[in-house]
Amino acid sequence: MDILTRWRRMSGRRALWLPGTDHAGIATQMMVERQLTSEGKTRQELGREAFVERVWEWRRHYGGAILDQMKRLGASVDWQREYFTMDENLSVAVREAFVRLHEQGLIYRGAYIVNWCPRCQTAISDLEVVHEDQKGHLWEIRYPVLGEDGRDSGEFLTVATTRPETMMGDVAVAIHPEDERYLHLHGKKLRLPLVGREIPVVLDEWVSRDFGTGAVKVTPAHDPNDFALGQRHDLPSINVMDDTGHLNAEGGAYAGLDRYVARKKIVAALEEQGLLVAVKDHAHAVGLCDRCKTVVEPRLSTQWFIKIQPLADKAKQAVREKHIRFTPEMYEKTYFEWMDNIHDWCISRQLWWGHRIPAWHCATCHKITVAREDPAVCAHCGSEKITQETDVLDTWFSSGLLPVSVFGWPKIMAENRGDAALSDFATFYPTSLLVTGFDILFFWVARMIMLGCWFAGDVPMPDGSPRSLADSVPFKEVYIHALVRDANREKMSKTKGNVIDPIEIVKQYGTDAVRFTLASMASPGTDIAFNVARTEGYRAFANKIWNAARFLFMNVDRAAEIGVTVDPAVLGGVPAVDKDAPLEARWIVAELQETAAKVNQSLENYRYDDAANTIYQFFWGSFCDWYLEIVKLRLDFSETADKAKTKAALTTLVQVFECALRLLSPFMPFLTEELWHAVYDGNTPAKSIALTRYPKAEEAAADADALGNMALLQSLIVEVRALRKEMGVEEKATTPIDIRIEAGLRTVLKENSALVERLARVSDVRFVDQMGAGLSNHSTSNFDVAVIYERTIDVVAERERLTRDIAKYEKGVAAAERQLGNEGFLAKAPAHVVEGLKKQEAETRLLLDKARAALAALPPE
RNA sequence: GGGCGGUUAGCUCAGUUGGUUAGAGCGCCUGCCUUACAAGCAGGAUGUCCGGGGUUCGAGUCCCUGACCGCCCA
Repeated sequence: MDILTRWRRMSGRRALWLPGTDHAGIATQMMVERQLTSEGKTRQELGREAFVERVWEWRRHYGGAILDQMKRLGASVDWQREYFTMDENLSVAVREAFVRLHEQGLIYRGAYIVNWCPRCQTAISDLEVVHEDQKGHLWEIRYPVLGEDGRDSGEFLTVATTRPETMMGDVAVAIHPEDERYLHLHGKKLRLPLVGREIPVVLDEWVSRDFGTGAVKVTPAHDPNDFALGQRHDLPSINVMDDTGHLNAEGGAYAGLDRYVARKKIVAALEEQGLLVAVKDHAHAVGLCDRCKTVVEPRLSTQWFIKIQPLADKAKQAVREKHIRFTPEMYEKTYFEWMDNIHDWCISRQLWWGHRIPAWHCATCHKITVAREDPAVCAHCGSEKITQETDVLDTWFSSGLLPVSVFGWPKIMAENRGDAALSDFATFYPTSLLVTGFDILFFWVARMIMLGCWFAGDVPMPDGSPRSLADSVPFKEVYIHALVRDANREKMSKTKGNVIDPIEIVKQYGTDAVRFTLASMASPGTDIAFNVARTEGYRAFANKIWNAARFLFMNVDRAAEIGVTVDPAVLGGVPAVDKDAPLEARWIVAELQETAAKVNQSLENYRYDDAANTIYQFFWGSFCDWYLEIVKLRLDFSETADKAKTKAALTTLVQVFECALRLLSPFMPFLTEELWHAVYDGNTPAKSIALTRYPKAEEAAADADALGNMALLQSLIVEVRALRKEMGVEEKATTPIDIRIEAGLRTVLKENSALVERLARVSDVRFVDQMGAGLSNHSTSNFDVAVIYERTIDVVAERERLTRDIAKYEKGVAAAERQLGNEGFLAKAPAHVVEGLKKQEAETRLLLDKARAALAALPPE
């Protein structure tokens, strides 16, 4: 995210980055409650007001932790726009949104089955329930069938259940309408064991005949499916549990017992009465509270809901019509999958920390008043006996509004155009990009899209025209980034103790190395297995750049001594050199151009890994390993030096380095900042490197000649180095080389022989027409080269190498021949592919011939 | 149960609309304290592209199928 922001900002865009944060209702309340528990207090003792004050205190203390981490990582966030979902202005937005949805008939209140966390003592949404496969049991229980006379007929219907403790709330037993086994029982009554209540046998398609016994007990107050079934058959609901997961008065003899204790006792009682037929092992998914991992109790309770379908339809349309694009694209499927199966959103939470629902209950007429301003009387009967709803809103309701609320909604609705708040909205909405993790795709992203499209649509465009859906979306693109895992790909968790504290790693390796690690591993669609070995490597990279800078500054100082300086005015752009400049200058400038082009392209496509690797390759591979070594030749500070040439070389060196620093800056802001200031010796053209222009490639600067000629020299140098190694030439010794090369390429070599001599430790480059017999030589398609050295060749090793090469070339030639002999290939493959292959085949054949000849020429052992 | 990914060098991963003999970093082996850098320099080795079948002149890439791993949803 920060890399993108810095890059866009440097590329001349007006860049605003707002980090997404919220007040984390359940989690925060849980932390503070935990604190209270350790003090031997409860929130109930404290009272709502004091408790909320306590949470604010906690928030002041710990709330900034993540933002502090971001600062430490060098995040270039707009800190002036820091917000908090519980702040006044954002709370106004939350309230406005609630009231509007209520006015539009999209918020309703009612008794439905919700996910209830007995520990948090609040309802939670479907999304806040995590499922875990657990080994449980399937209990088969006999329910006595009653005869016409209302007495036990002696027959039984055996039901299967995973939750015997809820049987106190059973109101029926359901069977499949085509299940021959039980059909004769339809219309009869059963006697609920332990309770004695008479319950009917009902038919319902939903019942699965294969599951358990095919007969299922119906407990509408404690199971969503049963609840739906109960509605279809007009059955009552009997809630048998209280807020804390203990059986209530409906539990009869088991009242007051925890649900699991009750389960044991009930099973024992059934067994005693001979009603327990079997206990089978059964693996099933158990719903846990996402926050505290307590088993969720599906429970009938009165809650506030959003009728989500109209919002979802709009949100789906926005993505379908490509007003919002996902990267990686795959997540679009996930998004639709969820949106297509969406359920109404339970937005009320029985918490104290959060936005209290703006609804007032009237004690007189029992109606509800929903209002923007706190009302004094009931809107329906005028009674003063009204009290505010105690529930608060789901945290995600307020964070889902962020894209509109941070830019001034709903205030902008009431004010005139041209006002500051409106211009914020006008300038930044829709935002260009949301960067986030897939784990909150539904929680947050989907809800921002739904709420954003819904509410922004009512805000006119700056020119007063109505806003289209394309302009209502909260962001145009969603980039789903990788999740950082530990080195073993395990998700980090405090319980596992494998959490990597970014600050610790930063302390050890430096912010820049950590940033670069994350960037280089961030290929879309894959999680990052964070491995410090990698970070270690990038610390070395930072160090490498540091040392290159030292070299550069050292030379700048030495140049100054003889009166050669670099004019700072030539810095700040993308360097260019004359056609008659030395080869390495033309080459490094061309390389830099290519690098800039590729980095920009990669960032455009969210390929941080490609971008990072490209810069790494340039800085280390091209700039340090080749260019710096060659430029040493040109930096002549002696009395006799051609000062103009020295100055030209020094200028290019500094120009390229300065430009490369800007290229690297979004990835390594700290190191580049410091070195950039040093390059200008304090007289920088801007306050920070972050405010300079990002290098952009210019096509005119492409220099194919320089690239080609340099590649030739590089391959020659590499071959000579390898030969020296094979022959055991001492590192420090210089040797002459014999080289056979076509006349056209000789010039390049002649002009740059100094370069070859230095980098390959060659004392003399000798051109020959025929390679000397008995000389160990290396061949490429362009030249043959031999190192002249008196030491005898290692015939065994040489034979081995040549044999290996021959095998490789033979394989290559055979493969090429096979292809070229194929008429279909020649007829159908594009010309450039055929040509390329022919050329390659010829080259390989040449190398093969050379290798065979060399092998034959080897003296016997 | 429904859906979505993945399987490429010892490790972590790239590999574009199918196109020439599959790449990078780290690690590994060998030799070097060469005046920017031993957190370095130079050289070197390394692949059943998960298995099977198909389409094609041509498959790591497309299709079918099997195995294994992971994730999401119920």
